[in-house]
Amino acid sequence: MVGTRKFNEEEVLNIAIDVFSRKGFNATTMLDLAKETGVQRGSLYNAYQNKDLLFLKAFSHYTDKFLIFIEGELQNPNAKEAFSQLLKTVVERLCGDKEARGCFSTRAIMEAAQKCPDIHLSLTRFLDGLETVIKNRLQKAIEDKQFIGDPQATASYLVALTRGIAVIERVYHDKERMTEIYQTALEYMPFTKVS
Amino acid sequence: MVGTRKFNEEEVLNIAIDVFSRKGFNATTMLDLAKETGVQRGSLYNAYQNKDLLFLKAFSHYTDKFLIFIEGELQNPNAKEAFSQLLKTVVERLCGDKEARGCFSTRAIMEAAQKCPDIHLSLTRFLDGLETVIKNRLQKAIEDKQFIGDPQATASYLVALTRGIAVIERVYHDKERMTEIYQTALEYMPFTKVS
DNA sequence: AACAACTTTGACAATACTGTCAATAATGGA
DNA sequence: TCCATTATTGACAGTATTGTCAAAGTTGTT
Repeated sequence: MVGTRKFNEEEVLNIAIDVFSRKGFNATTMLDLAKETGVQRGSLYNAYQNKDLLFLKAFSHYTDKFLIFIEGELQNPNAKEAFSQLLKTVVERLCGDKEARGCFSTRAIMEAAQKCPDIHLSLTRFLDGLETVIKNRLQKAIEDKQFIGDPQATASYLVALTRGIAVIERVYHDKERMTEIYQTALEYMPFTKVS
Repeated sequence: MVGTRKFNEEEVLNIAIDVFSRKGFNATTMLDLAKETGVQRGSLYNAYQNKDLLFLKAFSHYTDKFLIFIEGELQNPNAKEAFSQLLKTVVERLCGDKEARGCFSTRAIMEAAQKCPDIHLSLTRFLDGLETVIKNRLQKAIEDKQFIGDPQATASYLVALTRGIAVIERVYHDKERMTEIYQTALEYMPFTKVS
């Protein structure tokens, strides 16, 4: 490379994710992103062409990390504990110290899924990925005789439920409520009792 | 009244609900609403002051009808069938003939909850109302010995789940997937077997 | 019929946002 | 060191959106 980029792309994308999470896709302007990242608007256009593409870059950056994170959280050999752990950290992430930060992907789905086919595809792929990670863990739980439901159906159900929790967060900002919701769901799921 | 309003408010609000559902709160402009309702932008400003207030009017119009609708759907004396019926019609409404119509309240929550305290309050009240209707039906189910879970926790869980289904709709537009999700949830819920 | 009260209408100003571009600056490689 | 290449910067034009307002229109009431 000859004229090399001055700004740190990793950093810019992380900030973009944060801004999109807080303000939502539509309400976030290129000027917002420029201000918060400290990178001139013109530079952002030069690097990413437009908001849609910048969003796509940020989103794939986010999902790559997120899916790995999810898989890590599900490592506990006890299936019920694994999912409990996962949901607990997800809730904690949603109700982090930063007041107004919501769920990046859920906001994006509600606002940007219709925007263009590329964004729609990214969002679909992400949910598919999430579902697969969950399904695989449920499959393993069945092999371990720790679960007796249908992995595919249950995975797609859990994906929906976590999206729902993200919506609830927007309204109540109440960690306890969100915790109660996922605990209720876990209680109802057909995990088998393990000594 | 002397200078009486020319447009039919009921009709305008219904169209507004439809436009907000399709485009989302932010992407809907006063011009959009003017075009689709056939009412001049100036008249809308005169009647509702601004977009936030117009939205509030439309939203309360929507929720009034929706909560009554929900209560009706839950009339079936068999609790599991009642909830099955409810979720079935909710899914059908989401996947109606109109291609791009999503869930009005869920879109609003993700986009407009932060906008102003009044909107936030309306959204909270709506979810509270929904939860109460569901909780009451579950309470009755317990009295009828058709259900053995906690009504409050289960109601708030079901509110979250339905929001989640609305999010899923945005991505997959797949009625079968949504049906499978709520059926899975119903299977897992502790309804007691009734002869 | 005349009036008061309200609505409708179209025009207007102000602002916000997007996307582009030319000039300038920076930098790795020859 | 010089050059080719890319990034940065600030300005610009174009469009979109909001909100306001005065003029005109409408209608129930007296």
